[in-house]
Amino acid sequence: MTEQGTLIDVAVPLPIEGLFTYGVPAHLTSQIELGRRVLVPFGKKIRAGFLIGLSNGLPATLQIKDVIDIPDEPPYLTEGLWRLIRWMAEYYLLPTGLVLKTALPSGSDRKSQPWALLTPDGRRWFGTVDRDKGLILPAKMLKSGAMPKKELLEILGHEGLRKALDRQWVRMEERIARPRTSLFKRTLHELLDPAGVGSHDLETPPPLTEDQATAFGPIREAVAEGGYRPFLLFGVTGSGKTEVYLRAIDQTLTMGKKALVLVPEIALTPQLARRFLRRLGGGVALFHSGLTPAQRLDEWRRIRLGTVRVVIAARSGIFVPMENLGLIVVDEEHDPSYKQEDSCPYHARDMALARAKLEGACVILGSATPSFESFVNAMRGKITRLDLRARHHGGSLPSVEVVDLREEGKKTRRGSLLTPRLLQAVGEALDRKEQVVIFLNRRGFDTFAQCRSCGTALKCPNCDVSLIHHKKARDLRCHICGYSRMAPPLCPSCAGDKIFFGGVGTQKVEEDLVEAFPQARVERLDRDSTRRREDLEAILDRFRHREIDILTGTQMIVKGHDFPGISLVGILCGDHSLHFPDFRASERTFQMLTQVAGRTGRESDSGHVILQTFDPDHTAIRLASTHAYEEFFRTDAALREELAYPPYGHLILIRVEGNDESRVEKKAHRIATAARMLKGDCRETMVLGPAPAPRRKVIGRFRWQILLKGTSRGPVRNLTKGLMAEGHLKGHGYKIIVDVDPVDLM
DNA sequence: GTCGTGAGCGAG
DNA sequence: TCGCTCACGACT
Repeated sequence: MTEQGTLIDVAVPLPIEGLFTYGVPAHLTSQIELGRRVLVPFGKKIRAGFLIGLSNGLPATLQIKDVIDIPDEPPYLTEGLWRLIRWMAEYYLLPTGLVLKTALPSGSDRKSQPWALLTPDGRRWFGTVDRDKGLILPAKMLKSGAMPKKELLEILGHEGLRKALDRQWVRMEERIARPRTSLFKRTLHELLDPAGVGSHDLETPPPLTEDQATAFGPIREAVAEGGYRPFLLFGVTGSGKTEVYLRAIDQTLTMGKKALVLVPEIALTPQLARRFLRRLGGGVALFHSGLTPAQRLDEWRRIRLGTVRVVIAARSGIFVPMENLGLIVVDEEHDPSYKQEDSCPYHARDMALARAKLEGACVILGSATPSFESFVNAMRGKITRLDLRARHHGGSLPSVEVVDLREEGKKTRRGSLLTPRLLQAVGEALDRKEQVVIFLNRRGFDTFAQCRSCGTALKCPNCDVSLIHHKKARDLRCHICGYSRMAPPLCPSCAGDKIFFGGVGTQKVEEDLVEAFPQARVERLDRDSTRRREDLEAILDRFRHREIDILTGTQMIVKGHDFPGISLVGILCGDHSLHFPDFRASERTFQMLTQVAGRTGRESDSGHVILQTFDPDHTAIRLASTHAYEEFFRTDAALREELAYPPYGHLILIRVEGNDESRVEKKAHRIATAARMLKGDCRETMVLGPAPAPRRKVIGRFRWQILLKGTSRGPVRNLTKGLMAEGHLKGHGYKIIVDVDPVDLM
């Protein structure tokens, strides 16, 4: 117990709210520094906490314990990062400790384990004839005098261990492994570039196009001036957004500041990394899921020590401990992989805006198909919009030919999605020795009901999302509000009797392609064919070197890969993703189609896209085929505004998960009831549900959810806070996730 | 997250 | 009446 020593505030990386105050013994006071890891007694255990400031003390009634150690290692957190963590906890209604745990690299959390120590009594009895029958301590115990409780328990069993403790031959003690500063110095940077790119052989920046120069102007000024300035870089596919980022980074470095670049997970390939390294040279760190925990920790420390000037990272890179940040780039800002969906949900794009504001930095959000959230922010003047309208190689946007599957489908072999028109175009491209991409958006696990004759998909009257067919119950249900109806025998729109439920997989497509073009080299790229990161790289490399003629697959094909040889892109069923029970289905589809189409015609010739669809008149399809983002936005955003969906309304999703569905369901009902009580007759908020999540069962866990919707942010947040305050959002036998601004309602 | 406590209930 | 399981809340 410290009498008058220094007191510090410590955050503990556990899903709990609040800070803890500890005393610092005199011999450790010189180690006091923001962000340092401290080993503290916490409950029965000793564990790692993080020093986040000096404490003003506590009410005298509380007993303050002393810090056990402050290991000699670089601090983890910066002040800016700690402020971001607190902002995130407040905004996303999450416990600070949980956010801290999420932010830190794995392995920074530590916890003591119980050890059994040999007592003098135990030593005395060792080896002598056991008078009390049958209790023999292992020899290892005598040698080292201690062993983990777990090991001893395995040898003695519960009974034996109890006897040993009763006779005081052993006693228990909590022991924590002393942190070892990682000496792992081989970073991915060096792996990619073993020789090291010296500043002498850096690539010279190409001259900017007129568009690029116009867009870069305001960014350069803002970076030079310093302070928070957000930009939306709205550039068509192939317009050279990366060059603008690179110039902005150069400018940031010139100002003596640092830059953070966020890219979607899938795009973090060596290809992109190499381009940055060639231009920026040393001081670049890559931070992504491909690193081992040791490498991650090492990179974290390298960044923390300030030797890194630029970090390129996926989603979780928003938490890198950089100081003196001048710029944050969020490439492909619309990409859903920026949204974390687990027990600590957050959106890295929104976090980037928050962090830039907190640290006084510029932000560039880049996309060819901005998220509605960002586009609305730009329209409201919260973000400065900059446009890149021309493709940087002078080519024009690809021509898109819409093929009506209702007509063309009749001429197609049953069970196949390769229409005669598509087969013909593929054949022609192959004859010209050009490469082809065939894209199938089959994230399909659910089946929607759609009329084969008129393309109508059955929708929920309350939520305007597609109804999902339930095979067992033989009915159609809304996975948002719980509405259900029987599957109609005839299409309600055209009275046709060809309502179908289901989809086609990439594997089947690959087989069909091989059969149709036996001389072509066909490869499939999806999650199943690329279990390992290297598989993906290998396939993409072979495609780049033209060792593959036709590449078929899912969204994996779409993102961040540049292949100059593609002259034809076939989209097998453009409207597939339209029928997800999600208000963003239309936006997603438009983005997807635009991004897929953008894979072709990146050099001088413009490329061709064949877009097959059951619903050629749908705005997402029609307007994607003419590259009319703004018109699409106006049409679709109007619908959102009417239904108070984001970005015009605010959502908080409460999801209950657990192994026992009846318990989960009951809890979800109790929460919804409590929410309706709490809401009273407040007309600004709505409580939707409870309903089973569209993916009702994931890895054996059942999921039910309640959606809170409001026309403004405050009331929805207050309702959720009210539920928390009354203790409705915790419990045993299930897990409750509160997701502020949910992206995936599935 | 993890541990200790106290209520509630079944076997003896 | 003992002892087990389960729910709950504290952890500085």
